[in-house]
Amino acid sequence: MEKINQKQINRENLLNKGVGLLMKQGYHGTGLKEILDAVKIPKGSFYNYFGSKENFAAETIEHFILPYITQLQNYLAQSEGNALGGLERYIKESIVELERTDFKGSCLLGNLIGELSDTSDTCRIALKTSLNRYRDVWELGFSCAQNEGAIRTDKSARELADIWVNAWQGALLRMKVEQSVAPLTQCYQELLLNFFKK
Amino acid sequence: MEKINQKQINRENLLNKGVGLLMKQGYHGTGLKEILDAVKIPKGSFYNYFGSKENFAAETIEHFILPYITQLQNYLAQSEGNALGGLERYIKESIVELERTDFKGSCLLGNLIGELSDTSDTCRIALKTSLNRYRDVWELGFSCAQNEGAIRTDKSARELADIWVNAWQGALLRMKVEQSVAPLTQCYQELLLNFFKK
DNA sequence: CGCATCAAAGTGACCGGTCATATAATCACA
DNA sequence: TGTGATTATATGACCGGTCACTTTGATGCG
Repeated sequence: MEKINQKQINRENLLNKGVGLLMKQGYHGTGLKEILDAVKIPKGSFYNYFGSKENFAAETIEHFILPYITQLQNYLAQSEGNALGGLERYIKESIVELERTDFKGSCLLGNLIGELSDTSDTCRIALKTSLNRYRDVWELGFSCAQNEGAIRTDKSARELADIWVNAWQGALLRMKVEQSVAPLTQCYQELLLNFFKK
Repeated sequence: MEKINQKQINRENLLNKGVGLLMKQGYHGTGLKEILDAVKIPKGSFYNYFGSKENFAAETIEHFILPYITQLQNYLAQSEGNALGGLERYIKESIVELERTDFKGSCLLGNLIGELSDTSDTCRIALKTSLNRYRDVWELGFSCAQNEGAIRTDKSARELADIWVNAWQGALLRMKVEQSVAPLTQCYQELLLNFFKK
């Protein structure tokens, strides 16, 4: 029982470190040794836990998105009756955080899609399901905002969520290249506060 | 004189092969040997031409974007008096082509930004300038479309171009993950044919 | 003792990059 | 123009290091 818990802790530590390193250095740019050394776990154990680097990356991808989903849900829950306000606060907080961390990392999904989706179907599926799960939360938020009369209803909440999530990913890439939050604030203002408004 | 030409040809061949391989496999996922063998150029020559893999990638990035710029310019030139129509035809043609090639590759810029902009300033700058050059052509197109009364004028052509280029990059990522052109057609219809319209 | 789990110590392959040597181009001078 | 000296370019064998992954003996528990 103790061992099982330790194993879970080791797995969790590896996944957390993997999120950080894969996000900054990419998949092929990050060696297993770097992750292993940082968490002080022997290489043999890694293969007991995950089987392959590719599987590990896929698990890391799904592990990465969870806190973002729960945080967005929290912002929505705390904005009872004003979903749009909750979304806005979530976005603004994200922008502040991205600026604070010097535009490094940002989103593991966006960073890995370009590198892996042509060569690893395992990772592509993980990226797809993670992105869809995240989109679903936005869809819920937009749906509430529609019911509250805050945003347009001639497009489905699903459509709005897809447009938003995709455009935001593009803005994140541009942010990294420009080392500036301008693309993010532009995306926020033009889409959410303008195009999506009733 | 003959030799100088050969050197230029070798460089060009390496860059062309580099575009294809880096786009599909990423930077760290592509070894120099793979590129060198494909073009049958000895490793020593490579370092005479480019100095380092990182410099090569930066040159490849700038080499990649040139044909896209000239093609977009051509579409605009062939649509005298109807810039928006030219842009629409360019987009539709791009979508057809992306579907034809099974969503592989797509855009070297978008694919490499996530992998390299945190770790290679050289490549980040190359990505930034290439993206800006591409954006400039869109800005010109939107500016014409504004003068022709086809799209809204309450936002500058530069703003529209930035929004468009960023959103399109995001849609390309989503396309790769979903293996579908749906994100592209959605981006096209919702932004260009709706939000940007007068 | 039997058995499943684990990790230390490799495994060959491949990485980006270098360097001594071979070849070619240029120059000096008659 | 012919010829030997000098410089510039081209090359591929080779480098230390790292890669993802495997093997195998140790370990712990029922």
